Order: sequence, then structure tokens, then C-alpha cells
Amino acid sequence: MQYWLMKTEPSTFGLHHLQQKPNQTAYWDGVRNYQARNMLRDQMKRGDLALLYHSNCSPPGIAAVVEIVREGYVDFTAFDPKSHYYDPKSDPTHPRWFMVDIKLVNVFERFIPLTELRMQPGLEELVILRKGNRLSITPVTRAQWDIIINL
DNA sequence: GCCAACGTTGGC
DNA sequence: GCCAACGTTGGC
Repeated sequence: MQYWLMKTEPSTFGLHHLQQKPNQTAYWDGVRNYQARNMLRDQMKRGDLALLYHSNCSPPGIAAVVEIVREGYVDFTAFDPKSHYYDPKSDPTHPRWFMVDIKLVNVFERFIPLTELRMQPGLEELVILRKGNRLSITPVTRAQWDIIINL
């Protein structure tokens, strides 16, 4: 079992959107970064859990826990010229971008703001807190996970 | 392969 | 809206 943190902008797709999906399940499309792609395609496994992080909003922070319910498959939005995530250089015979399906598991009783994460002992190495980090998907250790869940 | 210019991210 | 940090692009 692995743990992750997945960033999303609530104005585009956040907890609120996920809650309205059938089975509270959705595909995680639009990742256009190779490092994050590799994790989606190769590393994330069914049953893994992830923190749903709201970014580029006020306040930023962790809102919920989601589960990976379908492992990496081709992100078809890359081939759709009408999609915001369209990538003209992407070739359907050699797919470049991948996605997973996530399902809502638990909403945090209390939203955990970024400022609180920064003050929390034991989270110094959490990737999202490191300077300049821009990856939309990052691994979380079991120890970090336990600290955050208990907040 | 180098690296300057440019675009994006995301906290504040 | 600002701007630091980073990834990508493309000329050479």
C-alpha cells in the first residue's frame, strides 16, 4: 500500500466536484508533466490512498482522502482538440499522457490548511512543503500519512 | 548539448 | 496582481 498527495485547483476540479460524481468516482485527467505521468502510469496501484490537496485557492490545504480505484490508462483528453488538456503533439498510437480513477473515501472533519502543515513536527520532508515544488502528484510516507490523518 | 527566453505554477 | 521557482522550447 502506497500513499500519495494529489494537487487540484478547486475552481476547476475539487472535492465539491468529486462529491457530485456517480459513486463519487472520477478520472484524474489533465496531468501534463512527465514526472507525474510516470507515477500515474507506473507506480500508483489500485487500493493506494491519496490526500486530496486544494491549491491555488484561499486557503490552500488538504480536504479529503481518496482511493485509487483504476490504475494508469490513456488520458484521452490529450487527443480531443476541444479539450482544455488537448496536446497536439500527442499521438494515439504512442500515448504520452495517462490518468487514474479516484474515489472519495473520507472528507476530513476539518480542512487542514497549508500553514498548519508547515508548523507540524514530522512533516519537514513532505514534498509539497519543499521550496519550489510544483509536482501535481507526490509520494507521502507512511509516517507522514499517519501524522496528517491524525490532525 | 547548451542555455536564454518564455510559459506555468501557486503561495502570498 | 506580484513574482520566485521551475519546466519546456528552440536557436545555435
